[in-house]
Amino acid sequence: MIELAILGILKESDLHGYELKKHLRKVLGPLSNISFGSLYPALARLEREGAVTIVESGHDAAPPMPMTGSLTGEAAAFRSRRRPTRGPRNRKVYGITPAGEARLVELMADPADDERSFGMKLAFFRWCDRPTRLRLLERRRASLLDRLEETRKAVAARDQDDPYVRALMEHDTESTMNDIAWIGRLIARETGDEGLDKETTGGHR
Amino acid sequence: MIELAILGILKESDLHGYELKKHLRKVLGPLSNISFGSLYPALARLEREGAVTIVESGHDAAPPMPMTGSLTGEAAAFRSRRRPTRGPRNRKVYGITPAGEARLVELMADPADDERSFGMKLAFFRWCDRPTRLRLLERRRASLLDRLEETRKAVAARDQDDPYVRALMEHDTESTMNDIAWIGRLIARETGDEGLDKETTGGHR
DNA sequence: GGCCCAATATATCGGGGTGATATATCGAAC
DNA sequence: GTTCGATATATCACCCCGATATATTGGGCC
Repeated sequence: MIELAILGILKESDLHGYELKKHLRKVLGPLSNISFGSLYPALARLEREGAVTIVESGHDAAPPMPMTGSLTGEAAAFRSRRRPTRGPRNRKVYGITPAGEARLVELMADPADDERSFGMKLAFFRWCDRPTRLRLLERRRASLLDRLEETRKAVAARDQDDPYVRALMEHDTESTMNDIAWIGRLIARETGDEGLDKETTGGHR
Repeated sequence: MIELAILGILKESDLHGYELKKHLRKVLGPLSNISFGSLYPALARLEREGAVTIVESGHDAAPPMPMTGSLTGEAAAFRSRRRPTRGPRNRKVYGITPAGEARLVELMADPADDERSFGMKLAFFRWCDRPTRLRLLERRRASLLDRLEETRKAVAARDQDDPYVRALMEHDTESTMNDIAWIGRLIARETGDEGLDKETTGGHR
């Protein structure tokens, strides 16, 4: 779900690919370290679909200066002719379109539940309403409970128990329980705020 | 590192693809749910490389019954002629070769460190010596410490703090610390046993 | 007995992700 | 003035996943 990440970031501000990757790294941190090999094709795909547009293209285009004289256009055209789409500082700044915003909403509702997908969706929770947030949280909790169950069954059914495999499974159980408790807290915060506008819901550590 | 998983499982016993997937699921649990779309190509690759061999092929070969009469061989040959390599119960039982065991050792030493790779290696720790185990554990700990550092910097540097992104990062920090503590315990267990052959190292909970 | 269905079993395909690599410029250090 | 690292985009081979195709065995069911 790299498209979700791109649209979520672009909804905040227009960026070009390189910046986008940096922002992504800052927001999602070690979760989902997107590579250029997937970023650029994804941007091309989204542009083809009309979810994003090139807001600003060409060489050394600065936001606070829309015009710099008649020479600029000519020079840009010349360079464009010389090197069609390649070259440095030939950056393409992308912006999200209304269609892209719709696609973002659609992608947020996607049932995918794995660590990465969930982390991404959570990072962009501010873009969706409380019912959707709760639905995603509940679904994640259900998945984690399934996982817990499965691992526990595997631990119980294990006759030949290798100590390392056992350690792995016990740690997995522990981690999953932590995750479930965390999701529980997020759900509580979400439902607890209902009807309250002031932050009197508790200091929370 | 699907090849590591395959060789690690095959080192225990000869299996065909379908069984292999089931065993893999049992040993690695929710970590690394290998799909057939990667399993069969990987088996073909390993066979080409000479890391595994087909031990037993054909139709309805059962371990406790080596012979069922002269008809069996003829019927099998006939069916073989009719459908070259496809069909049901036309299962191919794979076994690991000496070259495969060497490859397994090599793959265990691989520096890859992510959740999946590390989990797999840990699951097959019984196949390597203590120095290697310690090296892998130390490396994993170093990676987790890096991750912790990075996430903490991101949290500190964050001016515009979205509550969800913050929750994500705080939970990531917490989980990573748990993982580090766990690795620490594994290392302690590994070094604590050093010089002791009897299991007097402590009841361990 | 005959029929359907689930499980067994192998294989391929499209789509997409990753890491490596190529290309090209800018700014700064030396 | 040139080397070097960061900026910037793009492509490539390789691999993984989910879906799908195909085929048989065995068990339930009437």
